[in-house]
Amino acid sequence: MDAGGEADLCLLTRFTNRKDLVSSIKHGRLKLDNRDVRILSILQKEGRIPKAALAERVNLSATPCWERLKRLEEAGIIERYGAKVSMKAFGPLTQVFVQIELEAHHAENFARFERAMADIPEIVECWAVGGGIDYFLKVVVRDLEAYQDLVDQLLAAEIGVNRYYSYVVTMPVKEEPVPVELFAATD
Amino acid sequence: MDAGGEADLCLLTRFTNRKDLVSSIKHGRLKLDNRDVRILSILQKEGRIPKAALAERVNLSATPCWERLKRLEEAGIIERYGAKVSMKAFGPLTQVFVQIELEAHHAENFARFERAMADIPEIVECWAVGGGIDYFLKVVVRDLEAYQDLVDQLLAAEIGVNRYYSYVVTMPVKEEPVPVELFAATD
DNA sequence: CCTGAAATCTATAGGTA
DNA sequence: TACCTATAGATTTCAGG
Repeated sequence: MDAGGEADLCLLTRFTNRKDLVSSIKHGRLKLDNRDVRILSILQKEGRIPKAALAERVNLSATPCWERLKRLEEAGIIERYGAKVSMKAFGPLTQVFVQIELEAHHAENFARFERAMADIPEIVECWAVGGGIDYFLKVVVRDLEAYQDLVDQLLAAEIGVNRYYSYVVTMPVKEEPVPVELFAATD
Repeated sequence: MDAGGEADLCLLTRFTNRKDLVSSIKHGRLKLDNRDVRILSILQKEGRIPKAALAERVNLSATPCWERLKRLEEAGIIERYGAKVSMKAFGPLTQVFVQIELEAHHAENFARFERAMADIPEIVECWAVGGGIDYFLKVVVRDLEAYQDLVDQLLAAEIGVNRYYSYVVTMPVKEEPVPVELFAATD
């Protein structure tokens, strides 16, 4: 992909302060050009690349690239940087996807369940979903015995779980960042 | 957590070369002490923290911390660094979890399906699972119309999909890195 | 595991189109 | 507004103790 063109991507507009920027994003009004998208794409996979090298890759000198990066960070488009730690580092671990059905569907039921999720470190992801199921969880545990213990705890905790369905991960097939190029183009 | 103690965590042993390190991890023989775990934990959430600041946080001076970090990187315990890009950056996007059942369960069926997954950028995650379902997918699309198009494509592609179940994400509740402290302790 | 200094990287000032 | 070059200051890396 050519990093130079601005094509059918809208230009990033200037704002007087951070609050304007943030609210613009929330309302989907902030637009990124090709270079911004390429910067994001590179940083998704190489989060610690030196800024000079990043600039070179998008055909810019350090300063304008640095300014763009700063804007992306301050606008919250880059939420954070993080190291991806291999799960093999700690010996074999088990991942389980869990579907959860709640007993009742009042606001307080959802709130109670979601509060409980926050406190359990083994539950690394929790998503509210539609489609006959209330929540999807991703759980990381040492082994299936530990998983069963966790489930027992969940059921005993009286947080309104009616039914749960477990799907143990037998193999990771694919795990990629969101393809920013795909969603930035042609607004 | 105190970063100084070595408690019931095993010490990281020295290896003469990279291959030994890597194979040790694969066989789960490489052990990390409290400081290593703390380094990992910090970097998961602050991937671009200056190395001097990291050293200070684990009560070390720059050099030994830097050596540990290098070991962790070379051993593949830190797989990569990455920027987390906000999905709001591109206007509203839709996430969908998809369960897939294949038509047949021969090695070639799995291989064909998995090959197809690699080529579709909207499919950001794919996991083989047990529990009556063959695969879990996480899909990111512009909207539900785009999702339907993607599904139609998948079904038309003759990659052996027998049945699929869709669960549209209505709200992200929790999304955390794997809690390394939990799995490193007490071997 | 420490100190310290060379090499590299970052952030900013000042200037061009 | 968007970009450039140049540079002081910060950080990273590594030799030697």
